[in-house]
Amino acid sequence: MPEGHSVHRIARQIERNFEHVPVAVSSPQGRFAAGAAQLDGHEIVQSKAVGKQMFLEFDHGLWLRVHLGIYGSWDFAGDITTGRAATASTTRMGQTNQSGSNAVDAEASQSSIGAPRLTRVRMSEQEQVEPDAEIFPPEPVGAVRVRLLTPTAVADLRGPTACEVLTIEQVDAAIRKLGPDPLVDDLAEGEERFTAVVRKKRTPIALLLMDQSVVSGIGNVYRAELLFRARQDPFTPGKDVSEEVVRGLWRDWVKLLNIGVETGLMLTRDGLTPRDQAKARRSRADRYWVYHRTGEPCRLCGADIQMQELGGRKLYWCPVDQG
DNA sequence: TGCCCATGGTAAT
DNA sequence: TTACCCTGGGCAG
Repeated sequence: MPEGHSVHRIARQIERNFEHVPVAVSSPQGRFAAGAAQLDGHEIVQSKAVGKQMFLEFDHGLWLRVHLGIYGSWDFAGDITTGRAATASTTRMGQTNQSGSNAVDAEASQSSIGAPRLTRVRMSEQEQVEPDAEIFPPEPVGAVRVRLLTPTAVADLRGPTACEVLTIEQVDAAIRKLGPDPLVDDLAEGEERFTAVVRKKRTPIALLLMDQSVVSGIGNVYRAELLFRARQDPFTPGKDVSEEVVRGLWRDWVKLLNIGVETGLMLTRDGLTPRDQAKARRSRADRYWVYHRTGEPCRLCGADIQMQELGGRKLYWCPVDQG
């Protein structure tokens, strides 16, 4: 459910608060007990995101691979730094939060001296920061697959699709299967790889954008929005999409991913007035061009936004602007 | 309050 | 192809 931007934010959060200190690794839920025992007591030396997957390297050469899937999330609590100011609260980075507020904004508003000593951050698609009076460390809530605990910070992982211990060879193999990620790979090389693969395939461009071996990190929201922004018919086979449009899709993904990592939100409409920009941040209904807007009028031409299931996922598009 | 759906991907069948 | 992961928001009642 989190698309690429949130996984990069989570990796950075772990980098800030969990690297280079011994980490107690446990599995309160029990399902990851054996894996946790392999990592327990070691230091995290590297935290890296590639597409929608996160890889944590421990000091004895083993790695933890996590994929959040459709409803996985990380909860952070304790003395959490969210990249702008050091506070102590609970931060949850994970599920949707309708207010549209994000970790950085919330933090900025409460980071004065004397702020509550516990912060809670939930990281998934969007983020929520709240002051929290709980005793540290807080009791695990729900089915916590993995808990990372240092003397001052805790991270709880719930509901992941994938969570496993890997060797470096296995990590390399996993990353080799993934298409280019603008925040990992050289941008020019990434553009060439993406363009070459797309222009060889008969598969509809809408499916290629969701294929993590073609390009990393794009999910259902970004897919629909990127295609609208390019005014591209989603059903056109990759090989029939003009090279200019294919390169444009990559460059637009680079742009949207950077905005997403910066803001914690999937902001896909630019050129808005400051007032409309604020509205788009606040409510999902105003945020997107076509995603989740079946039957509503296109924001440009007024035509009904269409929806069709493709490859098991819902695809949204404007039949006129993308026709 | 209870039901449905969701920003995926894995693994069993 | 289907079940699973088993959460949280939206919405009907």
